[in-house]
Amino acid sequence: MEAYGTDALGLLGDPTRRAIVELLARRPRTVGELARALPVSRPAVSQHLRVLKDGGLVVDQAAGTRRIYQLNPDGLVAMRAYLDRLWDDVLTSFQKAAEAASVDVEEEK
Amino acid sequence: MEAYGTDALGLLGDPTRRAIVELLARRPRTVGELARALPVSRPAVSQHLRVLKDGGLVVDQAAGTRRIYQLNPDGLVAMRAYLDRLWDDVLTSFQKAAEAASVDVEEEK
DNA sequence: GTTAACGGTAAGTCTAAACTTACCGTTCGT
DNA sequence: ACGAACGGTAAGTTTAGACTTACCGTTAAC
Repeated sequence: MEAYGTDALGLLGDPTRRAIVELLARRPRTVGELARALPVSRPAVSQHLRVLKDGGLVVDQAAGTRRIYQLNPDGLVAMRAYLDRLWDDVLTSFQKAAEAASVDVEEEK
Repeated sequence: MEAYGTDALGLLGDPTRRAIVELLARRPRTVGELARALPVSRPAVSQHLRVLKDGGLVVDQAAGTRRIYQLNPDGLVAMRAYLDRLWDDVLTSFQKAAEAASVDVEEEK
């Protein structure tokens, strides 16, 4: 099992995928709509959507001959959780550094 | 000028870079320390560090013949801001969808 | 039942970038 | 002053993956 938020973060590495996510954040769209809004072909969009879906960042539903994609809030939550974790580590790291520095000052006296 | 948080997010697309960031989150380290903790060569680490530095995610300082790298909190803040923005869009998107749905219900009567 | 719109998938190409080895400059210790 | 440790950079290789075209199945409209 791979940590969820970490590779979801990796999904946003590609600019086109970021653009898709940003478009879907504003409102759900069909594959064709996305393709028309982007400088790449429709199959390219389909492939990105599959990756995003596998990563848990989007969900889709059939609507006649079309397929409506929208962001999966859980995916965003997972990414934020990952960043929060990093943030926590950084804070405690800084705190330890500060404590060590003050110890040094004490010893200097 | 390119949006700050967005391409910082792109930097975490690479697994090795994510590992470096996670190691630096816990405590500052030298290049050699990072390389020893990772399955890639030291030059590879150097190259990743340059990318991370250009992206504003890490800062470094000379210490004798070594070079100490640590996370730049501003970088994390920027990434979180980006995610918060997406989150905001998703929320308003859902809200609009809910409103539209309730309007539909009204019209059904 | 036929046609058109929509979208997923397969196959192949091509480029970006992650990695290696080799080399060089700098700083410290002795 | 000399050697060793540390780390940045250049050059070259190789792989991942983003993209295209071509094709096929499905649904809906008429």
